[in-house]
Amino acid sequence: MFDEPESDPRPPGRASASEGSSGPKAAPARAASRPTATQRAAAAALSPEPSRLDIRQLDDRKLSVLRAIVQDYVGTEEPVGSKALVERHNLGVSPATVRNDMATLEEDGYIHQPHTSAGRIPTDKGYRLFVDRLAEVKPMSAPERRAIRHFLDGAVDLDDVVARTVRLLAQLTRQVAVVQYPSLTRSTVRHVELLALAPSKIMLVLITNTGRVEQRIVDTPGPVGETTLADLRARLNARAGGRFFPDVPALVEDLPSSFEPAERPNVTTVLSTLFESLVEQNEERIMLAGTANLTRFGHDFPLTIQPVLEALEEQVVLLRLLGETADSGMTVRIGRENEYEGLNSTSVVSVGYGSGDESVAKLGVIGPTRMDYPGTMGAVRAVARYVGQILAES
Amino acid sequence: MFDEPESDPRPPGRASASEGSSGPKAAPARAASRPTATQRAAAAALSPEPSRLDIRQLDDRKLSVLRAIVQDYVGTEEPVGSKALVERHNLGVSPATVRNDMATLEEDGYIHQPHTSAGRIPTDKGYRLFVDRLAEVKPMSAPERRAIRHFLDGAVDLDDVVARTVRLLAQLTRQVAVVQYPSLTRSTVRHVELLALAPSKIMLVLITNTGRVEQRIVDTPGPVGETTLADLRARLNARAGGRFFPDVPALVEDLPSSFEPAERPNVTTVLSTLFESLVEQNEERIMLAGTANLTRFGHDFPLTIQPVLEALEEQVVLLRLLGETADSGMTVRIGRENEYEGLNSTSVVSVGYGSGDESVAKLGVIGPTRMDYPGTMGAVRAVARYVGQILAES
DNA sequence: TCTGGCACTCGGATGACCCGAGTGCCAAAT
DNA sequence: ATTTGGCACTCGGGTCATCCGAGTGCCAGA
Repeated sequence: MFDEPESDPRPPGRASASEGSSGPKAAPARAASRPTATQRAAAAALSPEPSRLDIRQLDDRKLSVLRAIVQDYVGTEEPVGSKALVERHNLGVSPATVRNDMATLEEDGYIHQPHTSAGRIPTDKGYRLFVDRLAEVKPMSAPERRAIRHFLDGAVDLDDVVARTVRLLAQLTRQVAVVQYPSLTRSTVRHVELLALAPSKIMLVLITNTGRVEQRIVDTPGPVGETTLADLRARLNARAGGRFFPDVPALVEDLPSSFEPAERPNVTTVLSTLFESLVEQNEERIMLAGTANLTRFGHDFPLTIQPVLEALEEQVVLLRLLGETADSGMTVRIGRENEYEGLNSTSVVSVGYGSGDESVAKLGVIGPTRMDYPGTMGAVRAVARYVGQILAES
Repeated sequence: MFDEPESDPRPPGRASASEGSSGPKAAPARAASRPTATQRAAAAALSPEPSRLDIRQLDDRKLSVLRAIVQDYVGTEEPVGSKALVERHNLGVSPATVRNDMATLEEDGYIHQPHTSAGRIPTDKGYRLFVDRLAEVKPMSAPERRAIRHFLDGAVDLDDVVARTVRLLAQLTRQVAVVQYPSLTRSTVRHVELLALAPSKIMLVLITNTGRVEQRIVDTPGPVGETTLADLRARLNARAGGRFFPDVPALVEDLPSSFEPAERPNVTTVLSTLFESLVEQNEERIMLAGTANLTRFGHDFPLTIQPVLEALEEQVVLLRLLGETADSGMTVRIGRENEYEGLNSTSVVSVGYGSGDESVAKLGVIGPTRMDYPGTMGAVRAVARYVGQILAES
């Protein structure tokens, strides 16, 4: 599958990852209110500014060569040489010229030669440049969009939505997909319920506006009367209902004092359990799919895949991974740009999604650095949008 | 490729290895294969009915040789030859003798030679014999038991229990672990709760005696009054409380008729959602860990691992897998004995666990056929017991 | 029934060899 | 100054021949 011919000799200096304006580094601060169709591959601000000096200005053709190398390599999974390049993409120059360009690109660290007499492979830095300036997010085709919609529309449940989303994303990108449940921290309280399971055992149920349900068991120091429970429930809902979860502690802090002294320890215990549930570590939930796609990773297989599988087993790692996603716009982290060492040979494409303009959680995919960035980004973006819509509808 | 002495597509044999009751060498004649209450649908699987004739009586030494082969192969992962065998295990005979025995074993299909001049490797059938008659479940050491207990004791939650269990099991066996949540079908109702989320949107929460909590959203045909809700809640709990879930439908069937005609459709809807939750497909939940251990599978790596990863992604497959576990006693399915084709090169060791003597769910591990059966079985059994205890305590 | 001896097999490791894709560089052409 | 054709060079990977030894099967003798 090769994409459109892309005869696209863009004038120097123009950023191309999107309709972005000024330069390769887009303005970082962005009014969060308009996350319209203009999401972009946000350049991860990893590249240290100082090194900018040693980057000589690459002319158009060199960039085209890099783009061609990336495209070919992603397609064939094999180092690409000058001759093949000239043939497959009709750059109007001779192989020798391309070789010169390649030499420059290699000097600047965008590509790399596995063996002296082999073709070139993009480096992380090369992919970075490709993503930032040479590629456009590839929009989903109409049938694809229809399929997405169709697939997601059947969901009955938040669990179901998340499950479907993650599977869909894995299938669409043929990579490992990760979807985070809507974070409590960014949701509002729809309802708080307290159930007496036993005299001094209470179940605390939190329901969010995004449809998420969390429950905790609370062992209270003493037995809790039915009236106390009803009372507490009523007051909790009165004060916290409709509010954002992070605001809840402040809003209900003084509740214990309004109860009989005998009941206060119980109330306090319930509340502190409630607060605990809001701590990031406890509140985040993640779903994963597509691990089988790891087998398509490459030839040097076992070595690469092992740390990745390990990473995927660690919720914490995944959470941190998604946590690094920019609040608006798509984030692409390539190879070594990933904090977690085990993922140093993978790239992560992630984006926030939400019912309105606020993002309530993140989702993304993890694949080999050698991935189809435009396609992956397109899929991730599209899925995120649809999930947002679904969430908004319910 | 015309090896495969296995002329024997016998129905995949399930066999449960019961405790140590049978010594290394046991009476060949085992009572009927009727799944009697006493565990032991077992070794019946050994006898492919018609071909029973060609199984000559294996004397003790041949069995010892087979055992030695299995042990060595599991240890070294390399075909084992006659000389090495004699050296490492002090069978008091010469290599030549062992070779003769090996020839017999191979004829009978217990072992197999990858190449003419290579050592022997156990076949599925060989492992089967080993598990059924040559191995004893290896009990956990005292420190191991302490570690298990310690690790599981910290759990606060059913989710937590399951999560810890699955991780523990994966770590202990260094394989992929699967733990099923206590099945609703085998639990009793501790509490049923109904929450009004909106006028005609109700959340149904089921809490079991095993600490499991399930919730469903119910969209009722019309708005439901608070009194109706309270009423329904009270009656549901009165009738169903303490009863086994499967009995619930019959117990509450007539409830709608006791409500105002206007409310009946709502009540019916709630009840049918309740019933739906009890259907196997919906009610079963599974947790997985240790996929990274798949990388230790073998050399012919990618090919073997891919279908396994695919299987692990399919809840349905896993459920069916665990579903095949005998109700009491440990089940070991070796290689081709597994229904699911993708797991044809793996073995599954599974067992039921429960708070009392009844098993409420299953757990197990999935690993290469070449696994340490006694150790794995020991770990699985031990973990299952402790989880049972933990469940009983809470 | 076991054992020692012996011829035989073959997988896998080693090394020589060649091929060709791909490079870097240079001098000529534009 | 840039591009191009030419050319010598590199080196990974495939092929082939060779060798080694672990392991076997078989047989005759204990």
